[in-house]
Amino acid sequence: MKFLKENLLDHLNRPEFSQLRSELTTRRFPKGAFICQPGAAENLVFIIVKGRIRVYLGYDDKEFNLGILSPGDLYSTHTGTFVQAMTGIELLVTDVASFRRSMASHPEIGTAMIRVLGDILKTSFDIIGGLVFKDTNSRLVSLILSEADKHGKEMENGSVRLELALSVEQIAGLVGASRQTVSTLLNRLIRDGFLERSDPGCFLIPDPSALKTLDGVFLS
Amino acid sequence: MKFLKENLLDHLNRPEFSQLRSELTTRRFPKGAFICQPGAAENLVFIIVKGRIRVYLGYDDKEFNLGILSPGDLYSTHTGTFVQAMTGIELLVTDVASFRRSMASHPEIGTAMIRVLGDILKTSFDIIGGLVFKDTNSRLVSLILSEADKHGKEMENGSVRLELALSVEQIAGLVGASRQTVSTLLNRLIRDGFLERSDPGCFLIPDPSALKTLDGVFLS
DNA sequence: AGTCAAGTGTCAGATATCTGACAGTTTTTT
DNA sequence: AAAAAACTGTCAGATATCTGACACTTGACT
Repeated sequence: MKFLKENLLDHLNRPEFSQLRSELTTRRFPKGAFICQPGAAENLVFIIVKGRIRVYLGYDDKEFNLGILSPGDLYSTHTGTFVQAMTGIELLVTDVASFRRSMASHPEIGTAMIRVLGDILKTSFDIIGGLVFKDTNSRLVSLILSEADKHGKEMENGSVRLELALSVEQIAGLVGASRQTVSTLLNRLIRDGFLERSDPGCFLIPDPSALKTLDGVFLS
Repeated sequence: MKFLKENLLDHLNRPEFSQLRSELTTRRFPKGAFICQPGAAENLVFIIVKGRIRVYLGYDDKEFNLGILSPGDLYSTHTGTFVQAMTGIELLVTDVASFRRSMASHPEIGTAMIRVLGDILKTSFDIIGGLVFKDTNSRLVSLILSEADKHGKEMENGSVRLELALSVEQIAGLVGASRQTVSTLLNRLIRDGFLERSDPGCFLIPDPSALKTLDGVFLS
């Protein structure tokens, strides 16, 4: 899931954020690198400029993905989560102290930050609701639908093409289930005609509204 | 779980918050009343002055409690959650617009709000971690330990007395399991000597450290 | 005293999901 | 081109938890 609805990078280019912009420094990480881990000493706020980042909880050797961050998303290092680069990435980074200073002179920054946190919070409530109320199949369908909504390309015949670029194992991490279960469910969806796999890592949804009927609706 | 570490009511009495204080109005609700529900029109921020409030997600006829708010806690109505008075309550209420106005003149308010949101977010990540990585028994033990930590009274012999004032059904709602399962697990804990039930709704933990060994540790 | 509602403990059967295993495929490395 | 690694599909057995049922206790109301 994407944590954020609006694109922060656009906002940053507005004149009122010039001071904050001057406090940001660019950092790059190679694929697989950890931007931060639980208990990290640094206390930073960052905005993704390029690449994709995975945010997840870890426990023993198990993992649960909270979401995938894309360019324009904002996040912070002291949330007790693992944050890992899925591709080579580029960030705009500032420490929390400077961030707070910018906030003092520009309250809009605080407002924006509150909105971002509120969004993330809502998303995490949705995740909790999904885990408690829905079974694995519904969660999987929900994930596919919400990703299709954001990154999917609609074809002329009404079907939607979705380049997830995630392995079955990563999808399993996102819905909180085992690789085997997700593999089985995914193939059942394909057998029943709700899904097609064009290239590996890329799905075709012939009829999104049909798929939607399989998804237990959560909170209205 | 309590959403907040520090007591906001104390902060409000400091002089720099006088303007915000003047914007707050007191509201009372009787036991069982809904302060808000998903999709509510009003967009309010409120601080609990008296009583206890339950925050939960609902789906069909199932419920999952996200937490119990106590005096000093802050919350907002547009989070997509049900917010219900568990006792007669008293709130300090303001609408989001005035709240934002106060923030413009007093950035500390924004900082406080961000801290609160961050706390709630961390809590909800903990909830997610618990749901994904732990079984019902560990979640139950976690709940008892964290409540004992906050509201428990330590006796002279080292045992801790905890007045939960929650029915088994409500506890089940907090850990995301059925009433029957929780009842069984609770009695197993009692049979094994980790817990005693003095009065109804009130537990005695003879040896908290022993109980702690049953709890899968999450994220350090 | 009697009825009622709410809370509780426990059982038995159904079920979703996990684990471990293994074979087949694709991709990457050497 | 060969070898290694990563990914995938599927099976079979184990297991945690849910659902529905029923009986028991307690306190409240009439």
